[in-house]
Amino acid sequence: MSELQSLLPEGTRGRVLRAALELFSEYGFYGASIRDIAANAGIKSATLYAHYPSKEHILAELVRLGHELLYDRLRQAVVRSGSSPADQLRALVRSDVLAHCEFPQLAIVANNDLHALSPEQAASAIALRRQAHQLVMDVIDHGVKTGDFKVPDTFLVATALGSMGMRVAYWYHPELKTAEQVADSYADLALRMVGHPVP
Amino acid sequence: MSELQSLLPEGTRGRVLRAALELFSEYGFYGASIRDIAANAGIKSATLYAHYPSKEHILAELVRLGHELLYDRLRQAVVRSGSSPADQLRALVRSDVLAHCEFPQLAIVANNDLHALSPEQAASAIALRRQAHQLVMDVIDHGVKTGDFKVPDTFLVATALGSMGMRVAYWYHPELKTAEQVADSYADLALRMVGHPVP
DNA sequence: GTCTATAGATGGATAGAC
DNA sequence: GTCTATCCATCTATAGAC
Repeated sequence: MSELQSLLPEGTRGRVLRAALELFSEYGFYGASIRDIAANAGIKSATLYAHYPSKEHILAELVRLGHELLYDRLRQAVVRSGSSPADQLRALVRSDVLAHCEFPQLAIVANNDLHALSPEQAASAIALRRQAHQLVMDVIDHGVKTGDFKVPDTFLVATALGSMGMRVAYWYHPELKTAEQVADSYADLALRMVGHPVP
Repeated sequence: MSELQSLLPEGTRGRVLRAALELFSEYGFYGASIRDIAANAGIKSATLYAHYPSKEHILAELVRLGHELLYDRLRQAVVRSGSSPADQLRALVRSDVLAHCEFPQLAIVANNDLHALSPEQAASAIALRRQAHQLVMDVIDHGVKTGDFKVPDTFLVATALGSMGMRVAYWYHPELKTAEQVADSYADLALRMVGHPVP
């Protein structure tokens, strides 16, 4: 699978992002200082301003990366999956889980520290989040129409599935369960939640 | 239901806790300053130290309150519920959801800012969290033994249910869905997840 | 681009009067 | 218990040399 490395810019800019990602995910945006980030990236704090105009701009790029990554994965999952609602939902949940297993820090920062961004910078991330939620609801609604699913409240099921996936970033550890195990099990749970028979 | 007011100490101490709860839940522990908290409580920052020896001690009390509240609710739910596994699981999930609807700020602080506590002060909260998780797993395992439930992985189901409940604190709004609606719907989802027929 | 040095603001916490 | 005043550390960000 793709590594975090491939998502980040090369050179110092990428090292700064990685350093900030690590510290933000552990201590939060306000709990990590410019000096901490610079030290973690192997530079002095003043040098950091040759690459980013402010601490908030670093966070903004991480939040953007995280939301774009997740939404891209979900879209691809639906496109590449079969045409049956069950296949589509399974692909969605699996991709959601796997993304959170692969990039837990990115998910944590994108979710926890979104509130530290200005409304303008947070807007696009919030929009992506809403689109992802809508994508899940569309797949569920389609399954209801075809008779594959039986769901009293699509919004609540989609919200529940989003909650399950998001939290994976906080507890996932490959020695506890493999990412594939979690992805498959959560996909089974999703099918049960929409009233679809699961083997 | 019980109000937040009844959980907090009286007088200035309680006002400080409420002020800190509001600010921590919105900006996080490091994003809210002693001066912010004091102003929100209607006192000067120096006065705050007549009631708490440090900012961390305020957080510690909030985190303790949040975890004790939730675990108490879950224990009571099982005790007061019927003897069938389905009734017990339904009661657990309903209590979990309702607690997060009633005290969303407390839940957010208890979960998000736990990492800002010293290991000693975080230990009891982590222990309570584990007990709550174990309680859910015990109920599920019991249902599996009686044949009421069919669950391939108890840990993952309990984790998924915990994730669903925890996230309620972030999105719940009474004008979107009532707490009772969310509680009942999530309880139905839980029964589906454990392979139990739901009306 | 990277550094040293520092400005200017804000942070948690304390001293001492009332 | 609450206040005013303040200490001192740390914060984000900038200036200017190389």
